[in-house]
Amino acid sequence: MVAGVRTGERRGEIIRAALEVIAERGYRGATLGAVAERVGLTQQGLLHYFPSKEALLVAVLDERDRWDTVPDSQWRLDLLPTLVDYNAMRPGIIQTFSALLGESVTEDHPTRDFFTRRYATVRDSMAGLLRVEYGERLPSGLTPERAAPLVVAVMDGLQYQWLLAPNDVDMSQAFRDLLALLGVEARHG
Amino acid sequence: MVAGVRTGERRGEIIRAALEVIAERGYRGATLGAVAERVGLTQQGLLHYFPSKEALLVAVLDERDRWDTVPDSQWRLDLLPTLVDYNAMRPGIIQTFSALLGESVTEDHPTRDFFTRRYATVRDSMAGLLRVEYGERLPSGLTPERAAPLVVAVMDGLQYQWLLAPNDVDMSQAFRDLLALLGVEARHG
DNA sequence: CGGAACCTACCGATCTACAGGTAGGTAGAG
DNA sequence: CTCTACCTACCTGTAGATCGGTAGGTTCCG
Repeated sequence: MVAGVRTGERRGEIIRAALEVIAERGYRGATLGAVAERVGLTQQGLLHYFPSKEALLVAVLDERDRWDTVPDSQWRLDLLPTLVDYNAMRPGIIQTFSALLGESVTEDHPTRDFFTRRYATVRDSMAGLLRVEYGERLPSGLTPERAAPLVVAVMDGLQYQWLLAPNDVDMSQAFRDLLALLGVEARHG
Repeated sequence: MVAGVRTGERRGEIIRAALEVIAERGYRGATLGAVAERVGLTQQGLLHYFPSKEALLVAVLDERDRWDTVPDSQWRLDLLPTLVDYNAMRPGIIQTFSALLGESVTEDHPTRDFFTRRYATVRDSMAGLLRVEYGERLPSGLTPERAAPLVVAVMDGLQYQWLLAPNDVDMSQAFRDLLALLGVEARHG
């Protein structure tokens, strides 16, 4: 099955195109035709690779999961601002997931479970990260469990403000401000 | 024009219904038929009151604007946690605007301008509020301008986490934690 | 080597559904 | 008689999905 390689590449292209289209239109607003066009296929051709729109979405989410599932052991607190800066250079990615997050709170949305699980684990690893570094109390006095949702909330909330007004909002600075408030100083390298 | 009164009431009902439907499906996912059904009309009956779907959306946003545009002079910092608590009791409203916010970052979305303006003014009044109370430096050392986006971000970010997992996230506590970090103590009544 | 059997990668035509919007009407209040 | 408040009927567009191809391999057998 030599064709398998090519198939994989093609699927990859399609997933990347889908990411773009979802960034521009959200999931509900994205059409298979638009995704197909971007990779030079017809809608039906695309459905050869993914049997349904939802299957394509799942593939997109899986890809993301693989991408940013870094083993906890490799994470370090002082890398967080770097992550924010890194994201700021890829508005497409942020926009895709901000759009999907917004949609995910609506009924029966296929991404709802994904985000619910995702946030649960993200809060957990964040709390774990903080605990490893500081123990039961951060310098600010908060427990890791109570700081974690704040850190996550700030990242998400800033993204929306930044997407709407990139020139008015300095994500990077604001995020480092929060870390400073928590007493979690980023020793920048 | 006595009928004007009834018309106004009807419009109000429709707007409330639209708010619900948007909460459940987002704007793109919401259909005029679903809104109409909720108030016992046909889709065309609804179009008698609002000439288009977008006109209805605008009405929803206007309503919201009127609702929570409180003169700055009446705002007080220690009311913020109350606002958060109050919102927590009305998941529908939060969900409507979280869904719309998510969609608003997509291309050509009719709510984009609304949210862009809204965040600009919200950040401004927040900064103003903090300045009135604390001057150029909050107890934590941050300037009002740098604290404002953080406060706003936390409110929004928490809402998403809370909508996805109401039992795992204590919006109210987390928000007060942030205020405490800023050195903005809420003197609760 | 020749060829039947089968697979991959598509495309065209078409079905179904539903959504937004229009046109034109009717019923009741004043 | 007119205005408001609707409704029925309908048009148009679009989106996801299915069906049935076709063109180009690959496999395996005799």
